[in-house]
Amino acid sequence: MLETARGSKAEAVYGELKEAILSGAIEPGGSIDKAALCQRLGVSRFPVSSAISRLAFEQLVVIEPQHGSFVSRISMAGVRERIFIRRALEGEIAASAAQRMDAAGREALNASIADQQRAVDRGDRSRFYALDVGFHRLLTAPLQLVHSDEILDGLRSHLERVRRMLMAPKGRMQMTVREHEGVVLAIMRGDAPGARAAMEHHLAQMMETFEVLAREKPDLFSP
Amino acid sequence: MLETARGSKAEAVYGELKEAILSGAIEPGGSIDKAALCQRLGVSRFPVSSAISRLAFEQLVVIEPQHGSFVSRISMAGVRERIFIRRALEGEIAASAAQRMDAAGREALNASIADQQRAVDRGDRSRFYALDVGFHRLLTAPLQLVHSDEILDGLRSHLERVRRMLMAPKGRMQMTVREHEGVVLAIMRGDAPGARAAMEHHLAQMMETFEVLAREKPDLFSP
DNA sequence: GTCTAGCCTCTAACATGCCAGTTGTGAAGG
DNA sequence: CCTTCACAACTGGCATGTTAGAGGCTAGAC
Repeated sequence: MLETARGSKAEAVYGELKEAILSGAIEPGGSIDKAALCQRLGVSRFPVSSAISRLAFEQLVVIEPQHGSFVSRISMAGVRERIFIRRALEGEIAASAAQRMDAAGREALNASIADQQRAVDRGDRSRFYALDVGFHRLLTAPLQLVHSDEILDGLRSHLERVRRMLMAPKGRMQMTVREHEGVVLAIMRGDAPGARAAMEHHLAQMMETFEVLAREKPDLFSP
Repeated sequence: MLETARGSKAEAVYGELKEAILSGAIEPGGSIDKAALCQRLGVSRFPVSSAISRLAFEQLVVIEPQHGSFVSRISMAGVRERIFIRRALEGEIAASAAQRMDAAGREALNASIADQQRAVDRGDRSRFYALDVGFHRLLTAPLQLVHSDEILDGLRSHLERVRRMLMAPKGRMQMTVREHEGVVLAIMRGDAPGARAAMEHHLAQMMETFEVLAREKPDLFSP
């Protein structure tokens, strides 16, 4: 049971549930009604339990045996630590990229920045979010860092919840593009320490945004 | 189904299987006989499947649908990347520790170094391995970095397999203590860049050991 | 002798039924 | 009216039966 196989029912349920959690459709602390899910998706409890188990492993869900399964609450300490990890890891990645990025990779980075600017100009939030994730992935791809991507994706799952929930202010998008641009410029001139610093600055700014917004809506977090 | 609950059968099977994989009792590429496991542990297929699913999530196992479950092969590229990630993360942790480690933490670090030296003097390998992992954990604990520990544990799972399989040469233990000592000394004098450099040196040395040993036994790895 | 096609076996995926533990509720007693 | 205890309902953990698909083996044809 339990499978990572594409197309399996367990996989489908997993995707469905994860999106529901990340989008806030099920609020933190909310319980997950297995029976309802089974009926809605027309599957047995097996794939549902399997999916929930994986989400518990990712800590997006907390299972209380013989009681229930609940969407985990957001802890600001957890958010801070995940940003800390991202800063360490993506800082190193940016530095490596500055030393080893090839011509095709550099071109892709420039193209992404241009795309991001267009999305901001059009005010297309969802497009911008996709480009944002894609930008960070453009840094790891040419370096063949597959595991780093997996780890970063796991971290982003949790941060994404905060981002969507708090709905970052509009001006933040434009700032983000500038910060990304700073990283790219440093990579272009082969400036490894500069690229690291730019990436760390970017993530520090993101954390600052989270802190501000968390202060505005303190009730959404666990102590 | 599927649980992370302590004491559950699924958890027991998970631990059993993981140890078997890390110790090399089941060699990379070897198949996992579910039926035999069920019988040996006296449980049904459910907890076994659950455990295998989790191991597949950690990439210690590869599931081929409708065919079988196999222990994943070791890729040297994967090992290099995991060391890369550890270097980025543990370097940052060492630097933070140099700035924020309290008196109790410093004392524990010194005690650990002394213990490590004793283990080396006695030639007690398993004790030394335990202290090695414990040492790295001593750095994260006072900084309240729980998620970092989880990530690092996941990385170590894969590296551990290489380490045990290739059985690091004896002199390496003494070198490791010296490298750990270098990290501690930098932390003691509050030298963040020095602590980072010492940690990066430590992990670079570890990687070098792996590379040398991998050249001696190339057949254990996937391309 | 080799290549191919079809069957046979083995595996994971899934459905379902049962069990045990936790919780909330309501009745009984103070 | 408050406290306490027992019961009932609901949850996840587990066992087991069924299904569908992948692979290997064998037999037959060339």
